Amino acid sequence: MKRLSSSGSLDALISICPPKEEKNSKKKQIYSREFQAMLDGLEEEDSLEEAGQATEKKRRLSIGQVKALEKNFELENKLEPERKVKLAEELGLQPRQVAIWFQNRRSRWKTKQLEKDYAILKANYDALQLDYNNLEQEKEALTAKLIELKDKLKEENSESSHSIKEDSPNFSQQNKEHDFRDNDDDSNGINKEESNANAQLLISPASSSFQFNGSSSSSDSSNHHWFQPFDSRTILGNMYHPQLVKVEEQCMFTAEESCNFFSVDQAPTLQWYFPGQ
DNA sequence: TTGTGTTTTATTGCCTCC
DNA sequence: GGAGGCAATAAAACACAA
Repeated sequence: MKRLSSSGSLDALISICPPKEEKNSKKKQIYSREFQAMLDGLEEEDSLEEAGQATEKKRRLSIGQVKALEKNFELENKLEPERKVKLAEELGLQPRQVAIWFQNRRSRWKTKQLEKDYAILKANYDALQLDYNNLEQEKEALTAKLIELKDKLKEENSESSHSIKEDSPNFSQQNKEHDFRDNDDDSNGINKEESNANAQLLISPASSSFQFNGSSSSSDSSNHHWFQPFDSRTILGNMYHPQLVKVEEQCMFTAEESCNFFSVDQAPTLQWYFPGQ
């Protein structure tokens, strides 16, 4: 026993003796089991006589006592001296037992709390990991698409510069007009193509990450305007894919035009197409 | 019944606060 | 320096499979 407090000195003294005797009796187990049991029995009788009371074997608290202690612990997990004495009297325990119970209870509570905190941290970590993986996939897909489109633009530029040399100086304008007539009776044909081209550029096979972290794309819109149409890219991909092939074939944007197209202050959100969103 | 793992009660030593 | 808290640990009590 480390200290004898003024309030608990007696019960502390009482609780000192039995454990030490138990320890000694364990160390003395050099005889046969039966003989040892007999010796232990004699020792117990001796200590009974010495103490003049029932042996203080380690006993579990009753359900009622534990319930009352739990209730008090919920109210306040630390124990003022007056409360300790009062509680001990109410439950028929030594104040020291109450103090020990609170100490052990605090320890258990702390362990549980650590486990909870760990579970929360792990869940957050896993979510972040998933998010990161999705973004990585997204990035790879976009990079591949970008390379593909750059190559296509190069090809088309070289082809058009070839034909400009061969044909009349008005070829480009005439050709564009011809395309518009062929493509569509709709007077908004070019707008549609722009939308489609826009959608095609931004379509990605990995589509889940923005739902997961949707704010990232919109909050960064001042820096990355071209990200915004992603919100609906999956559906766009399904709906417009056949036409997009056509757009790719007929796309006559130069590199500069493409850059201008993507650097508008506010990119189209395509909400006109998804009224519910 | 017994071996083994878990929970609960209690002790010990160290530390901080007043 | 005493009182009380905490971490580490011991040991008894308990649960449970084999």
